[in-house]
Amino acid sequence: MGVNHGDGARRRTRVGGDDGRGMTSDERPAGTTREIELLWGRRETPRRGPKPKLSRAAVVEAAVAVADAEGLDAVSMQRVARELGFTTMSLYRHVDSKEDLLVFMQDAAMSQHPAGPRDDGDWRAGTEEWCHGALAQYRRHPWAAYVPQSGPPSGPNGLRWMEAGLREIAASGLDAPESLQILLLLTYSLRDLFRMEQDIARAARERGVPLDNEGDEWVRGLRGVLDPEEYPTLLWTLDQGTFAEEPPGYREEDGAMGGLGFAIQRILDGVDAYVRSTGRDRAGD
Amino acid sequence: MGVNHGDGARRRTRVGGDDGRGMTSDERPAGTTREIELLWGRRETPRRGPKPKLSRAAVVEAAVAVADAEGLDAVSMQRVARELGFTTMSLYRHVDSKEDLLVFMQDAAMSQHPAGPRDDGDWRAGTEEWCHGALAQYRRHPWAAYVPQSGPPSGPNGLRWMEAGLREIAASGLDAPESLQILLLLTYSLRDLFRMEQDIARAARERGVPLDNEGDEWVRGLRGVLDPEEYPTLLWTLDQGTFAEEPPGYREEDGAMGGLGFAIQRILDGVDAYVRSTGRDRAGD
DNA sequence: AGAAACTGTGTATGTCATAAACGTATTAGT
DNA sequence: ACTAATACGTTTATGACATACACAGTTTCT
Repeated sequence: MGVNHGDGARRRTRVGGDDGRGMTSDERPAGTTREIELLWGRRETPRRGPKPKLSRAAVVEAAVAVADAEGLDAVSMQRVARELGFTTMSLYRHVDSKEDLLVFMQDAAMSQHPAGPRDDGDWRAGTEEWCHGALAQYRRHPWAAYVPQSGPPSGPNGLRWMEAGLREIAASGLDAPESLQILLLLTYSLRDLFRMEQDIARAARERGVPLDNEGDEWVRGLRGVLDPEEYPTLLWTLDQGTFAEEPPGYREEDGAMGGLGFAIQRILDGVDAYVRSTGRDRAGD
Repeated sequence: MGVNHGDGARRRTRVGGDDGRGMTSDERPAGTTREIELLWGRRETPRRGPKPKLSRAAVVEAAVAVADAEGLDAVSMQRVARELGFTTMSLYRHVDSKEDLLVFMQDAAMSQHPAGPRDDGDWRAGTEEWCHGALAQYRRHPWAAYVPQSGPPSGPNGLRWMEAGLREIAASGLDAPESLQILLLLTYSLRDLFRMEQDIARAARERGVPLDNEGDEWVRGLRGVLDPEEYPTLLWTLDQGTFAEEPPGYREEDGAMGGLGFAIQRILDGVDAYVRSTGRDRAGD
C-alpha cells in the first residue's frame, strides 16, 4: 500500500547477479533470501572487470551522511552520486534500487550495539534499557524512523537489536511467541512514538513560537471554530494550558527518553500486567 | 497582472486569502489558522467568475476513490484529474497543493462518527469501543494510516474523534493534560499498530505463501545466516512456529480488532495501571 | 459598459527513478 | 600470451510527477 513504491525493480525473480547473467542460474536465490544475502555481504567475489572505485559501503555511507544532514527527503540517487563525485547511474552498480539503498541505510543506522545482557534477571529494567538504547539510535539518525518498512528486519544490525530485545523480554518467563509479540509491540511503539515526538516538534517549529496555548496558532484557530456544544471535552482540554506543560507523570528516571518516557512507561506497565497475569514472572520475587 | 494566483508555497505568510488580495489584508489569517478555515469551509462566497464545474469536495472524493482502489501511491494530481475528466492544473483551483489534498483526504476518511457517550462510566469499555471504531475507519481506508502527518488534526472529523476519545478517557477521572497524553498515545499506537498489521500482511503476500515457518523465505534465509552464538534467542524464537500462530493471549472479545487485539489490550492495561495509580478511578469500584 | 475576479486550460520547468547501450579495464580460461 | 567474458562507470533517454506561469472565456459588481 502506501509503503513500498518501487514496482518495476526487484520484485521479479532475477536471473542472476548484476547484469542479468551473473550466476550459474541454477542456484539463484530469489526474493527475500537474496536480500538477506546482500545485507550480510554473502556475495561471491569472482570479480572480473576493473577494480571498482565505488563500493556499496561508500554509497550507503554517503546516503546516510546526506540523510543525517538534511533528512530523508534529501536523499536522491542524484544527490548521493553528486556527493560522491560519480554519476547517478554509477550507484546502480552497487545498489539495486533506491528502495534497496534505504534498506541498507536503515541497517547502517542501527550499527551501534545494544547493551549486553544483565544477569540480575530484572526483565523490566533490561527492557527499559533496551528501549532507551533503541531510542538513542533514532535520535542519532531521526530519518531512520521514516524509512518505509518492508517486512521484518533482515540486516545484521537490525537483527542484533531484535536478539537483544527478545533476550530481555524472554527473561520475564514469557514463551517465544509471546515474547515476539511483545517485542513487535515495543518496536513499533518506539518507532512511532519517536515519530510522534518529531512530528510535534516540527509542527511547533513550523508555526512560530513554541507550544504554548493562546500563543499557538492552532489553538487559536480551533477556538474560533469549535462549537462548545459539540466539542466540550476538547475545549475543556484546550482551556487548561495542556500543550505547554511537561507531560504528566513525568519522572526523572525517564528523562533519558525525553517526552516519550510517559508513553513508554504506560506500555511497559501493560506488558508487566501481562507477565504477571501469566504467573510466570521470574523477576521481582 | 504579473503577481498572481496561488503561488503554491503556502508556507510563507500569505498577503491575503487565495490570490494575494482577497481580503482586507489587515485581518488575514496566516499559517495554520488558514488551514483550519479551509478545512471547515469557512470561506467567503463572493464568487464572481464563472460557476465552477469542479469543487473541492469533488476533487477530494475522487482522490479518496483512487486511494481506496489502488492505494495512496496511486494518488497523483494527474491521476485524480484524469479520473474527473479535467486537466491536472484545474485541481489547483480547488486545492492549494498535493499536501493540502492529502489533509482533506485524511479528514474525509474519518467521516464516520464515533459512537456516542456511554453513561455507565466504564471508561475502559468506552475507550476500547473507541479504539475499535477508529480501527474500523482505518480498515475502510487503509491508506489513511500512511498519509504523512503534519501536526494535530484540524478537520471537523478528526477533531470529532479526538473529542470522543478524550471524553471516554476523561471518564476515568484523569485530568485534562493526562487525558490528552493518553489520547495521543492511543492515537499514535492505533495508527501504527494498524500499519504494522498491514506491513506484515503485505510482506506475507509478497513472498509466496502465508506466514508459516520453514515455508517462509525470510525464516529460511535467516537460518542460513544467523550464528547461534550471537543470535541464540532469535533462533529459539524461530524454532517454535512463532510466525504461524495466532497471537498469544488472543481473546474472543478482541476479535473485532483482529490481530491487533493483543497489543491494544496491553496498552490499555498500561493505561489502566496508570489510572489506578492516580487513585482517581471513578469506574469499577 | 467596463473592470474585477474567477474559471479551466495549455505549456513549460525541474526533479526524480531507472532503462539501455556503450567504451573500457580486468581477468579467467585457453 | 591471447581471447572472450564480464564487471565498471558513463552517456543518453524515458516517463512520472508537482507545480509555476500566462491565457482566454465567464460572470458579477460598479
